[in-house]
Amino acid sequence: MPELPEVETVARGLQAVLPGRRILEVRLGKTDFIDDPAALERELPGSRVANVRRFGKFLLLDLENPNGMPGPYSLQIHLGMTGQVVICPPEARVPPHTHMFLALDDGRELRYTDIRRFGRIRILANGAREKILGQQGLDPLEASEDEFRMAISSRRARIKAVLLDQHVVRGMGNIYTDESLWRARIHPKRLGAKLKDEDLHRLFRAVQAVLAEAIQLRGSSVSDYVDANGEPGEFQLRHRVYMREGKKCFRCHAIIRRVIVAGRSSYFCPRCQSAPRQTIRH
DNA sequence: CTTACGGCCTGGGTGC
DNA sequence: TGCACCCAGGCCGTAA
Repeated sequence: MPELPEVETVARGLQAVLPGRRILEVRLGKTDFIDDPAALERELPGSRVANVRRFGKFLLLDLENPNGMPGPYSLQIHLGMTGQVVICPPEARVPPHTHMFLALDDGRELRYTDIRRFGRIRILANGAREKILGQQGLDPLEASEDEFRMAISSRRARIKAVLLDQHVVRGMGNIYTDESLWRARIHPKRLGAKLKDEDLHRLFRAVQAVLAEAIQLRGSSVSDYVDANGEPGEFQLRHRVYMREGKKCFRCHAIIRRVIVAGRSSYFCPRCQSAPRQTIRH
């Protein structure tokens, strides 16, 4: 499932080939996950890709079109659970559930494939773009430790929910929250506001280390994730807790458990990550 | 303001 | 072999 490291990997792959390319033609399949399909068909043909970047879990293609929309604008792609963006020759086999084709001026094609259509695509015009992006929380790889501590410690929700909230920290999903909490030895049900300074210090370091290592290994491929070249990542081989219920903790050999926190399966070591004493109110 | 939760969507796995 | 069922989870809308 695409989280920060996976989106970063896709963005780097696209950045290597897309800048300078012009979009010639747009073809769409199902459009129920596209905010304004007509806007894509209107604004994309003739536009040139200036830059590709990641913002949280968003993939942003910054575009220019002297004859179309004035000023810079972006194509925003959120991969959801099963979204894939791949550059390929037009004669390549079209996988099922491929719903957007962008014909490029080098003869290749950008394709968006999304089995579950949890992804989202829209055009962000200049004004709206800064507003939308401004609503996102801090980037865990760019934030200072002080910024991170302040963002977390002002939240009374459980730390798992806090890390998953894109308005607090942008880019973390279920895999990397569990992996980070395990590394920092923090139970997912502890409350953000109740974490001690030393907890927050370990958590900050753990988040940065986990994300950096995952980017180095080009992300985690557990279901459908592939990069812009269609290649899977390898960080799933380094998962310490995610999807390891009933297996032994790599640190202390206790049995990894799974609980539902924030509506999500949460894997943790009951010995390394001790449960909070306080009762969760309902 | 904050936090919690249901529903969206498809394929893979399970149990009978 | 087939089929009903459940689960995965990012995010949005709604409710408290």
